Amino acid sequence: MNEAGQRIKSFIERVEKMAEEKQVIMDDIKEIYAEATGAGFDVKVLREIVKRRKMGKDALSELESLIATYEEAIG
Amino acid sequence: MNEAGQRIKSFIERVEKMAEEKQVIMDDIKEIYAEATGAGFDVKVLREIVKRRKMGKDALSELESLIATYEEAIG
Amino acid sequence: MNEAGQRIKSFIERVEKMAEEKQVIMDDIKEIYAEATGAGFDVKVLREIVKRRKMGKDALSELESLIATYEEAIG
Amino acid sequence: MNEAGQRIKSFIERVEKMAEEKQVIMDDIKEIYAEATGAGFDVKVLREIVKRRKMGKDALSELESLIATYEEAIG
DNA sequence: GTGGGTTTGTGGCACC
DNA sequence: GGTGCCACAAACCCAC
Repeated sequence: MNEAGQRIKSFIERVEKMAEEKQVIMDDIKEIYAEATGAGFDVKVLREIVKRRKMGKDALSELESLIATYEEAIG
Repeated sequence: MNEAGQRIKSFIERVEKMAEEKQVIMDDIKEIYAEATGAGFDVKVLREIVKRRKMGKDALSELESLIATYEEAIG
Repeated sequence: MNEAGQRIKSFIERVEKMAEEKQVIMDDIKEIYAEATGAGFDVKVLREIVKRRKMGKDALSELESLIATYEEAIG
Repeated sequence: MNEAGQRIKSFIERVEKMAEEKQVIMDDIKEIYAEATGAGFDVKVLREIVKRRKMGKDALSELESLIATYEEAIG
């Protein structure tokens, strides 16, 4: 295999390794939510909270404000 | 904070932690592709190769699954 | 082709026809949002409004209420 | 209601109308599969067949796309 | 601004 | 009847 081929191989294998790790984490997250379900919590609500926390308070209120504006415009 | 609240908090923080790790990995992958681009390779093609290799690996379990499906259909 | 085969063929072709129509509609929706973007509106907000209207007022307030409950529990 | 409000309303109602039609089609598809089940066929297998046939059709454009990708990579 | 690809969320489905 | 799983569809994001 020539040099270029080796480099390509290297890039691909590094990506594949990362992708595997990512998959493991995704599975972990699913597992946590499964636990939460088992403990009687509502996953949909939990997801929404995580989403909102990630968005940040300012961005959230801004979005809500826009929604309110549009809804008012509609009447 | 009551007990339920603590459990909710725990679930959410665990998810958030996992999500962060995932994001790091996703960034790493992007970085690898950026390197590849810098080295003169075509990212689109590399992604396609990764995809095909994954499909190859997945094909096995897919095959198993399909066999099961058909056997079920017959039986 | 035997009778069973004909029936299977019929089922499949009916499904495929429906699937095509569905795809057309999905494309139409995308187009409408593209128009809205062109008219200077925020698609994300529009989508959120559509979603909320679909959910219905009661379900929406119930969800919000649950989210509030969880968030309060977290503190 | 001002003009902007009217336009927003129009966009949203058009989307909602499309969404309803889409839902009808999705229900129709479900119904067809329900019929097939009643006729003694295995829905899972039927879905798989539809999927494969679609893949077959898509494969053409996919192939074109891949050729383009590689040509681009070479060129 | 548009399109493609990826990721996330929802719903059906089979199994228990 | 409920629960976990899987596949489809929606949303998001980046690159062009």
